[in-house]
Amino acid sequence: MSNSTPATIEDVARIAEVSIATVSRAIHMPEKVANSTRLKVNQAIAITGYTTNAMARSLRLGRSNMILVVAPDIGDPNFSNILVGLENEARAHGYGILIGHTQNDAQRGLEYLKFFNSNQAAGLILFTGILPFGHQTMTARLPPSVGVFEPVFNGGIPYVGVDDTEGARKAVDLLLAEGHRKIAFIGDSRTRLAYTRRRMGYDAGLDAAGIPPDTRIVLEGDGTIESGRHAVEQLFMRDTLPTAFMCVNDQTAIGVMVGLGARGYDIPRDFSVTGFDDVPQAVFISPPLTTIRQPRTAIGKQAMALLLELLSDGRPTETEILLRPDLVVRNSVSAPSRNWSKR
Amino acid sequence: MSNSTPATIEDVARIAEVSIATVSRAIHMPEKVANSTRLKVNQAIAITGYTTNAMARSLRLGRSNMILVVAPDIGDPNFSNILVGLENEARAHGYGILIGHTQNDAQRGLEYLKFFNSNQAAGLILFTGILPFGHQTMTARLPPSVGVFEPVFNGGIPYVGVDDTEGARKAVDLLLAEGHRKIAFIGDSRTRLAYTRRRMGYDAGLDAAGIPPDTRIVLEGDGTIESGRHAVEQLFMRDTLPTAFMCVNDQTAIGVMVGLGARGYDIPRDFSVTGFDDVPQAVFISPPLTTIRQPRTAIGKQAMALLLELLSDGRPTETEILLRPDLVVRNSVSAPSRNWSKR
DNA sequence: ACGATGTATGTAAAGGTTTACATAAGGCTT
DNA sequence: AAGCCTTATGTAAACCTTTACATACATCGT
Repeated sequence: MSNSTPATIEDVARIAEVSIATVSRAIHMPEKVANSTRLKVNQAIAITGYTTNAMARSLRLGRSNMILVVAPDIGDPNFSNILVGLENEARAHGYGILIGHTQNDAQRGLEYLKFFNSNQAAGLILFTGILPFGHQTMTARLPPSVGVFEPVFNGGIPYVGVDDTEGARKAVDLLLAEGHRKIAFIGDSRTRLAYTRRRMGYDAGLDAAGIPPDTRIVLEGDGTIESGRHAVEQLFMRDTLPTAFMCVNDQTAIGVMVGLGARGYDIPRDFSVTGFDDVPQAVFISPPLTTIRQPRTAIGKQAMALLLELLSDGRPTETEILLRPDLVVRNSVSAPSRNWSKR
Repeated sequence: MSNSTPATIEDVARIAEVSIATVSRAIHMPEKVANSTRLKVNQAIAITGYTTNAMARSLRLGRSNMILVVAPDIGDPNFSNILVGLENEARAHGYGILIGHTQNDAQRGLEYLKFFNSNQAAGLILFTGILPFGHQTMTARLPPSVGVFEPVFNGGIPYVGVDDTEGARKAVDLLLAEGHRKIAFIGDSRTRLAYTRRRMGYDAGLDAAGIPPDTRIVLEGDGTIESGRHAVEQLFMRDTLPTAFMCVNDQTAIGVMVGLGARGYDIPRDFSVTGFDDVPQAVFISPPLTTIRQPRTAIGKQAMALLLELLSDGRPTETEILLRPDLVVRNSVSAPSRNWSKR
């Protein structure tokens, strides 16, 4: 039963009194084998506890059953929930998942290429908006890949995410509905497509409400807590103050709230704030943050499903799968206060 | 350079004008090969862009360069930071990491065993206090394994974590120093060794302060937010109320704070609360939670280092590596209020 | 100068699969 | 009943390494 060395296909063949080819076929192309023999083989498998050696199989097939997942930072709160979606879907199809993180270091990204050269991984899930490999290799034969959250620059790589423009639009529409007219946009960036799109949603919302754009209250930022805090400082040094802060993501929103809090303001009484992502912390900070939810587990599942499809079909069916972002209303938004709206 | 099919050891051998055996030796046992030939081989490798096929290598060697990391829940906030420690250390030694999550489902844990049968993984990092495999297989030859956070039941498996008893002691000592005498312990459990040890620290602290144990304010719990909230409800139905809640982990503490908040109490004015773990949320909830920090990245690094050692030496050098838990003081603890200390 | 020792390389087997091709047997058509 | 097609199985090569063993040559001690 549980011998010292794992059973091989030959052990199964001997017990089932067939050839190893038949065993292989009974496992992977059951319809090609007679019922009676299939039965014998299955029994022999049960007796020996045989599992096919994935190494030998991958070697022979020239492809493995592993998917590499590369993120800039595994510690990112957005990461883990995606992972469960990815893992569930992968395992359901007999795939395992391998993880790597680049820390935005191109050299480091390059190291992960070896997983493909050596057939250790069959496909790639990318969390970053850029290819983590150097430029020369970029032109080389890339593994089947799918992006998550953001389209991948220079792509040709399909991606699964949320409709960023629509999500941003929901946030700005909420603020408008509350009566805000001076709405800052914090975290503008042309280097991240997702952020660019959120900005587009913001612009569109303002436009639809007939509010002329005011670039004085549109501030750049890289999506960190610090960038949010910094933006608040900058804004207070200018002549125009908004009544609401629409932030490109939750981290930025947290930074804004910290900055505002440090100046003694109350949210949402004095200022309204919205985020984007719905990170796990969003519900715990005070006040709880009104934000746009990324359906993370679903995104992970879809991304993996798309990749697996790519692996079997070769051609991607879709180049972009956009899930619907939901507005989650908590407590960081209210109508503009009289005082501040006067400014 | 970047041909359609990746270079094999034979390509390298042909170009370097040596045999494939020499190429293999030049790579893996450089000292066994003459300087001149080593040079030729290295050049040939550079020309072809050869990387050794990990599948073939693993097949031949009977072991892979992958480490399987199994956690009950990948979404767990404690998980991700550990992962970066694990991954960094693994990659530095040429290992990759594979992840799986069991969702506390034994059947599911069992599925991961196949990674070892088929030599897809060389070692195992376990996040759960129990072996995720069924009992019969438990006796079977297990892969080299290391536990994280908690000792593994029925183990013989070394583990890396924090000194739970000492950490708990620090928490209870802080509460005692603030003047608390009626300190509840929330989340007692005999099924999780880490929790049992935290309880021991609590007992020891009380004992050292000359306070007789009061089991009426020691409540069971499974470490979830809900269990914390539930404990509060139970406590209010009894005749004895504590002035402080020492919780077995941060989730429980959050639950307690929610429960107390729902009843209109203010923390830390009316009650003090401590947690354990220092999850990412702990700093964002209000009031920010005083808790015991797990040095997660360091734990991950150590655990992987220990496992790799195990893989090469065969024998574990240590059966238990305990890192020092630090008290991180935030804002959920103060002296007991006059009102409540009277009770 | 000869055998012994050591060093550098090559030859070939083994690791466990999958699958193209060959073979055998049974059923069908005429 | 002969030939043909289909279905079920077997044989053997290939995937790419690593390494035990064999070989060739140089060096050393006597």
